[in-house]
Amino acid sequence: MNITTKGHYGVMAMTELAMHDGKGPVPLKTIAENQGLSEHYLEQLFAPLRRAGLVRSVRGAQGGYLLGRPAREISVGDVLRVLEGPLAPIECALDGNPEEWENCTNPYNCLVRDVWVKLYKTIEEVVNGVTLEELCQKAREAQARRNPMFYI
Amino acid sequence: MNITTKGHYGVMAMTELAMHDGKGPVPLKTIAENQGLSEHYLEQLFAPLRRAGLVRSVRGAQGGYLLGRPAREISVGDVLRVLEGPLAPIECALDGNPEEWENCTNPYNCLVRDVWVKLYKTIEEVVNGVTLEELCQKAREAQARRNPMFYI
DNA sequence: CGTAATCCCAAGTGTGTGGGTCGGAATTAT
DNA sequence: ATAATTCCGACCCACACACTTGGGATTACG
Repeated sequence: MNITTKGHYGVMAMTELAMHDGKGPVPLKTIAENQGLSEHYLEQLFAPLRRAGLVRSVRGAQGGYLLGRPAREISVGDVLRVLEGPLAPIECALDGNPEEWENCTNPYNCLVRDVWVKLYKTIEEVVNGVTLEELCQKAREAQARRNPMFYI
Repeated sequence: MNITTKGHYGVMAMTELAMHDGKGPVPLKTIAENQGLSEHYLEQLFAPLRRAGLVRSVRGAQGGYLLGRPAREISVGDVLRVLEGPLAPIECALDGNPEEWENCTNPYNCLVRDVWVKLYKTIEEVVNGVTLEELCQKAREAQARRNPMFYI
């Protein structure tokens, strides 16, 4: 049940973007330096994020990335689904095209499947329930407390 | 966020064991045939399950495996933790020894970590909340309904 | 207009894991 | 003695992860 660095870094980077919302584009170099990540690797993550409309890009010098829509309208789940794919524990727990699984001849499978479906729904609830705006809010609170961790 | 075939097959096999609870040991061959799985692969899964005390083995002819404790006291989470390892989405969301992560200098990481911790707890709640007994119960209901899927 | 900063794109790479297979040794009921 | 089992360790191959490398296209700024 793990998420990979793609989803992890993706959410972190998106949070930093959200922190700069309304202040012009943020280059990946800045994010990479601030968070100790590889700039080139971040590029790979931002390609699908852009295609999904979660970010907008501005090319050329002084360019960078902007949120594609308000921070309150982007959830952690949105980012994860783009970078990690569907969050179902196993494929046959997905909603769509269950035809593929209709000829499933293993009764135990279909019995246990209900557990995965329940798990899937719960995971979705959690990650859809946290927005970038909320993460920003917490970040600012930490800053306000002059938390030394926050050198942002 | 996927579980692998280990956890999946493991829970299915354990459910079949639970269905035969009190009726003597069930050989892996039977489970493998009933569910269309590889007997050798199942062996690999039952080694750790036995070490964890979730099953007991009876060697030799007419041998097989038995539940290590009552079906009501074995949850899906128990099986998953043995076969999949900890169910935390990322390592630093685990409970124990957070010292390793104390020198985490990335503020965004620690912010986002809260989401993973929440996710971790929710996942645990779901999988710990389903016991083999409940799965058996549902299996028997399906049988009672003469569900053709159930040739068990 | 040149240059530097940036995004964009396509490959390559090394390590690990997933999902098994294979062959055989030890144990035991019949 | 034989057959049915568990037990054990090795092997294997394809694919995913977590990047790196090398460049091309675009644009602000001097």
